Amino acid sequence: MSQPVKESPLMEKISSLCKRRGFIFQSSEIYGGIAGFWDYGPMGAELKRNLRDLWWRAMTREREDVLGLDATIIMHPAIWKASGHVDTFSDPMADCLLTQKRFRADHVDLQSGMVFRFTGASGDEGTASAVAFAVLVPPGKPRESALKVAKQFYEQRGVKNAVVLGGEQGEKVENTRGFNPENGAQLTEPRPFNLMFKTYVGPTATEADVAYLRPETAQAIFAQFKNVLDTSRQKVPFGICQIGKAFRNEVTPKNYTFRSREFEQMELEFFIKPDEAVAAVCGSVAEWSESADLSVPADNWGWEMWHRYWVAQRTAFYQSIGLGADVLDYYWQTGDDLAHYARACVDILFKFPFGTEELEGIAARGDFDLTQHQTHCGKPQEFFDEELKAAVSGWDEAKRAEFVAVKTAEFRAKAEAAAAKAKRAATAEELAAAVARAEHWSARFFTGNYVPHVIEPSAGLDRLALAVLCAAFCEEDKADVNGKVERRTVLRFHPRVAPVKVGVFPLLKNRPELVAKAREVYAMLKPLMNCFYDETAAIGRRYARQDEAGTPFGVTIDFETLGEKGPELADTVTVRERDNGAQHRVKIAELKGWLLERLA
RNA sequence: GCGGGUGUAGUUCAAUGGUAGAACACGAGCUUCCCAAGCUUGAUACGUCAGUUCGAUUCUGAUCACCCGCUCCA
Repeated sequence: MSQPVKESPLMEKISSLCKRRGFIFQSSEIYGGIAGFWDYGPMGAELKRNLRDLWWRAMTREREDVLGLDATIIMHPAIWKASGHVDTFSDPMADCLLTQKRFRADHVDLQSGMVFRFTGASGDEGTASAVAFAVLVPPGKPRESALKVAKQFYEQRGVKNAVVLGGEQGEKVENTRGFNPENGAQLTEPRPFNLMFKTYVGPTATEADVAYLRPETAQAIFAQFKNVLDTSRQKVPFGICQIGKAFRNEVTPKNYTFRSREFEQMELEFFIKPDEAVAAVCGSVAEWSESADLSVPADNWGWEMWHRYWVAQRTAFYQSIGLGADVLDYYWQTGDDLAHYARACVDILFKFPFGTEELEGIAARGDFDLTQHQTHCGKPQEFFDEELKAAVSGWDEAKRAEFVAVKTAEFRAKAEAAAAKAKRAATAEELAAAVARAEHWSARFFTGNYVPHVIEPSAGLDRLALAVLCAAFCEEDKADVNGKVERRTVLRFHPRVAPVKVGVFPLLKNRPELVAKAREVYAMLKPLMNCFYDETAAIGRRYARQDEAGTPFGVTIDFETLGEKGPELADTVTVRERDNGAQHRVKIAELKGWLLERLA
């Protein structure tokens, strides 16, 4: 899926343009910067705001079935315990001292054998090292193989033709994770690697006061699911969306703003009926096929149709802001990529200059998240479905027993699969717990209650802004009036996302009538759209400046406007299009409508 | 976190152990009837901190940041 480009001078051009034109600055630049943090300048702030507003409009304002939420960044730490972030975001990591390869310290295979500990090495030309190093040799292998690895280690550190010191006697060790299974070289001490930013709430700053900056916005939606459900008169299926900052202490922020430590997410959790409920109410669940109509949701849609629907919706959104099929790609996660709770996940990828990388993930997460919170907080996170209750009330004992049996088999299989992943068999307790869960699940189901399943389109706003910038970036060579070829840079933003919509220029600035008229037009347009007034330099230069800023239209007040070229042209202006230089004469009275039509 | 590379005006690049220069961009003025024209003029830089030195942007070290590769990445 990823196709790395060797060097990316294009990316450098884009980042220097972003700085030059006030799109993106390094955070805290005057103090030398801070890795993984970026600021948006005046143009970038407008661009981002446009993208944010367009997403919000498409996701909630234009829909009946999605509501907005604006939750805090710091939440109860138990949320991150329930979501799994506390455990999986704080992996201890260890590096191989020889190859620098990194391991999850708790995932290194257990090994036994003889450990040889070396105290250093001396070599030719007075080179030496006093760094301690150890090698594990599997049972039966000679000491020489340890010496070989150690020699390599010391020679890497500049000891020429190293003679290894110490390690005459091996020491028997069992079940250690301290050595690289591939070459026996010693690993560094495990270091905790918590990707969540930690802080303290309240004045005492003890371990009891630890809180985290959210590493994703999604959990707030799950945590407020019940409140939204209870106060909004919505029925499943419906969604809750949110835009906001999230924080991850990334090991390596890279590719400009693509992987940052502070970033903005736009997430939707769309809650749907479990397939069992759809089947009970509608008789069957719609099957997805290539020819399926995804335009209007239907009652008999199960998770798969909903998942496909959201992929189509999101694709249409990208299309609407100028990111078409030519710059997008899709990656359907399978098997091992897929998180254990996910049923399916599609990444929508954008062809960045540095490779094709994820813009948005659309996951079918089952009922994992709400179930986790239900378990941890002890409060039901269920939806009571009248239709389901009515549908199952007619079921006889045999049908119910059959349902419970199917559910039980499913829960048992899940428990076994989880155990298999940890390379062991499921215990009797685990299987009994699975059966109990299946019975409870079924019992709730027969009363019309279930924990909704969820489809999660999760997009990165900063990534989207970067993608839009990359897609818009365009250089063309053009000869000027003297025939000198000059390279012009144009940001071909879709008018919807362009930070500045229109530039207003008097043709000449030393003609007060032109300037006065231009100020008038500017004042007229300013309340309706972001405009920019410019009277300095030649008109061509002003056009070029706006091209580089991605402004789609330029309005020039000229002598025709003043009626000097005949009364029929009085009070008309020249409107110039950024992408092809085409000029139109538009009456000032019709200018607002003309522009708004093209910006919509 | 590891390995390699790079840090000089806003940008792209020079030069230099002793006063740092250009192009473009930017500001002001003049000029200019449609695509970076011209003239005058102005402001702006050695990432940071140490060390060596009479003197460091230059040499050394550390640090910070960026880029590439690993690693990581719900």
